[in-house]
Amino acid sequence: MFEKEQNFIADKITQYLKTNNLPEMDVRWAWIPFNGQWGISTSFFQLAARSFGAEKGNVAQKANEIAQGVASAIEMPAGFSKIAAVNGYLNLYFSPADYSRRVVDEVLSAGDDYGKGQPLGKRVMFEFSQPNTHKAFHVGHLRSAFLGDVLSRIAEAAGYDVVRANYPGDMGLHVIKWLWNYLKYHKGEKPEKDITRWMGAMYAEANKRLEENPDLDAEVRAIYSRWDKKDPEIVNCWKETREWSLIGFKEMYEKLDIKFDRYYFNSMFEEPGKEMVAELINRGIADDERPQGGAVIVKLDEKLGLKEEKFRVIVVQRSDSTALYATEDLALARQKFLDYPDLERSYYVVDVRQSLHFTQVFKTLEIAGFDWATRCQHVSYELVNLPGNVVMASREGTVVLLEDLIREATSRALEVVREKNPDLSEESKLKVAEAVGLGAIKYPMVSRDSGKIVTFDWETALDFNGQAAPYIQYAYVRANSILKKYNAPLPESILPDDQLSTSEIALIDLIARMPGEIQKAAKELKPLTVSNMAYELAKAFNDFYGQCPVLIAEEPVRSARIRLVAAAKQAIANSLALLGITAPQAM
RNA sequence: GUCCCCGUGGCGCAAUGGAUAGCGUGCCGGCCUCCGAAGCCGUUGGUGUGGGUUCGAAUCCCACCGGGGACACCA
Repeated sequence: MFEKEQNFIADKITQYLKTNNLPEMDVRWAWIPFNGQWGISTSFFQLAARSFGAEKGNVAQKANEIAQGVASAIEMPAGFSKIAAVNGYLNLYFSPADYSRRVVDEVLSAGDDYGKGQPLGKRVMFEFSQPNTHKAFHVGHLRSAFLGDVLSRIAEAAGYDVVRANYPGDMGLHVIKWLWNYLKYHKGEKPEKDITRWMGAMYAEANKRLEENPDLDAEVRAIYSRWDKKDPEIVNCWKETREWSLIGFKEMYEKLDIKFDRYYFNSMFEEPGKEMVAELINRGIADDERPQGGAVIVKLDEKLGLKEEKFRVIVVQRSDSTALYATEDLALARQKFLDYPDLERSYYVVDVRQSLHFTQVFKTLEIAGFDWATRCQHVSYELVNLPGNVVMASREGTVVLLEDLIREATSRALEVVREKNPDLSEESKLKVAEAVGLGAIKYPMVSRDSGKIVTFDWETALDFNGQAAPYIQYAYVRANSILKKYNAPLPESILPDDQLSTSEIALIDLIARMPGEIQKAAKELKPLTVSNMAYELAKAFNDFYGQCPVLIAEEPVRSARIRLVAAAKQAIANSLALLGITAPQAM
């Protein structure tokens, strides 16, 4: 917001350094990190250290000398109130009235677009969610879904063209097992409602039967080879039952407000994958050990001439010639770039256990000479576990089903709404409960560093207080409530009193940082940056709310504060939108 | 055995290599005759260990300790 002034001062600094025979420096601005101090700063430590060359010297003292020299040598640009040298830093303090007006005006004129960056003309793809058909959808699957969704929203806001891709696992051993169980024991049955739960239960049943009687494995293998020969009964049954899962998934995505531009199916890549493997064999990249009873493999370390093991060996096709995940991933990666040749980055939002798998796949593609191979990137995240570090596994039955969590969270939220706001219509109460319940589920998944395991427990998941989505939603509702009472068009832009309170300053400061935080989140692929920002905004607003009366304030303070409330409301709404969390008008 | 990730108050988490390490929760105490108490204020308490790099380290490097994960036909 002060680019011109920043560059102006940077030029002045460069000039000063030149006339004083000091080394050049790259002026980088940062926010002054203290509460109640408002402005930007740059430090001179690096410069001071370099100015000594090989000699020793007191860097801190020198840095401060330079800062002081600069501070006294440059004149203050408009919009600032003070320039000072502090402990080796040059601090430029904003003129509060000017600055706050600038920020508030900008937010109000940009509206829903506030915080977004200019279009970059660059396209990226996020592949995420990858649910397995014929299986349950549980809380462990939520992290990829939410992470991918929020990363997509952030990248879009930062100015990228984003392709959201889903890659359902619609074929594999799990599906074959399911089909076996269905054809043998449930032929002709159809799910009435709660489709995903029914599909998951059937899968668990299949596993139980196979565990109790391992002799049945032969029947499962028979189904697999019938599938491979495209036996019409198997193929048709697969098509029909797969559709049931997909219908269930679509319902869930709709509820979670997650959209996809493109569906790639696992099953689409069996044949193309095998063709690519055949080519790899022809070109001497893959070794075909099938004649000796082995599989088709790529000895990555050997091909790269590495002495120590790093990429190891990847199996790209089974010894019985069926496709496995790696086979399909080769073809999928290629397909993405055939569909979108200008893709700058192809992200795979998949859990951390598959890190090696993806480095192997991408390396294989690189060795094969695909120039886009280095544009593929695995975005890994840690698991969602149950207390005691128990992994959620549909086979073990240690899962919390998504539909159960949603039902529980919304009914719990409904209870609270009834208690807090009995005057709302029943319909509004239900809507609020859904917004609050879903927000509460989502927030913890995107407000934690991806590298950290999330432990799911009901108590925490259903706790709506503190650093959680409902807190942010509540701040939004309060802002909205003030504006509703005000009930008139916003006042004209106004230069507020210079005596802004610290809570007003803190709030405006956070709002002003929003565009930078969004860019940072997109660059670092860190949704947590945005969820933190949303929370900080809400906190700052709640603080302001407690300290600064709005409607009963004297003019012109009243008008300035009303505009600030509107700006804060907009900023909170925009940050919630980036998280895919609904901002209710009342709650 | 090799490789990857994590270690910050009792618990759960933040912190572009930068100035005074922030929050939530829990415990205790306070605040609704001013706009919504799903809120606010106050109190308590912390960077696993040992080296190194740097003007400056929770952050980078090395070793160790503790926890989790991946390592040829699962997805």
